Amino acid sequence: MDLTNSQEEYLKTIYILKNTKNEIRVTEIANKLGKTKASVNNAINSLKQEKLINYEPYGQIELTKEGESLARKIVEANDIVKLFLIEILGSTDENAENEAKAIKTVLSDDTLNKLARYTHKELGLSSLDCGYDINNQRCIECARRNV
Amino acid sequence: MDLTNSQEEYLKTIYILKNTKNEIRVTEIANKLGKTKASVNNAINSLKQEKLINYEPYGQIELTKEGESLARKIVEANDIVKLFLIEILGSTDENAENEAKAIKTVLSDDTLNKLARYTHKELGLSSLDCGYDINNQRCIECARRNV
DNA sequence: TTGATTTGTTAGCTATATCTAACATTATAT
DNA sequence: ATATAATGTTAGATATAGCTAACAAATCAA
Repeated sequence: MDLTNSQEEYLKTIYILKNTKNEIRVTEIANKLGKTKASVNNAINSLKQEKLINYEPYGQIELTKEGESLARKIVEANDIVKLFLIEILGSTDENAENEAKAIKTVLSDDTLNKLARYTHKELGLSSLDCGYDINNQRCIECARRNV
Repeated sequence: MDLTNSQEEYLKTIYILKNTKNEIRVTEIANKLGKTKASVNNAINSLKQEKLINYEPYGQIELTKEGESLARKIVEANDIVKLFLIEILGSTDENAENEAKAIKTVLSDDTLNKLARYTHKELGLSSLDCGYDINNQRCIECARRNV
């Protein structure tokens, strides 16, 4: 049961907002993604059906354990691609942000790991391999640089 | 009037088949893409509406000038990404083929050019810049390597 | 040359993902 | 405490992209 790009986008946004605010609103998600509240409502109901979030009408949006771990993975995939686009190719932040979002959804775990390790190596963040693994934990260096 | 991913995929396939066979059949496209003939029929009608191909029921599929140039651009974008995945990241051919297809549709021209130049430089195909431009012509080195 | 096979088309269905408009609920301010 | 504003939901529409099943046209073989 793979998520659609759209579902990934919503899940990622929920995860990111959760890390800044204690309360997430449908309207906020809608504004952030440039969608209508109705669309967000559809989306969160589909995520609920996948058991990635808990939600009752007019209630709080909460990530389930599974939802949280999947969201983190999505965010990190995003970060890997962004790191490459900015630091290796020299893209602008804004451009990288937009493209990373789209790119990361189509990459396999294997390619993401390869890309992470390549980028880290090129940037001298480790001699050969930073040990990054998309299914495991975020690389310390990436976290420090916040990319 | 940007093409959808689906339309790009069909256009690319038509372009590639055109370069191997003189006659393209709906069934052939369907087999190649793993879609039904009905779906292909829909798709070619939408490409016709965009004036990217000429087609009359039961007739020959022909790329228009615009369709041909757009298709070439799509194929080349594919090649750039594939070159990077195979030669820089060390992906397998099969994996690269699948991922490149998906990735290239989401990259901007600017990023594609940056990626092409970076990859070429890394591979020593030119000292700094091979002059590749997605809107212009295929790089000679890429053509030679057939990637 | 006509019957069978292949190829192509059409109609109608499904699912996703969006929207608008109308309505319902909750929160806020006075 | 209640009117207003903000927020959330629902219903119904649209568009894309796929499917199956039935049909039509073209090709091929005997």
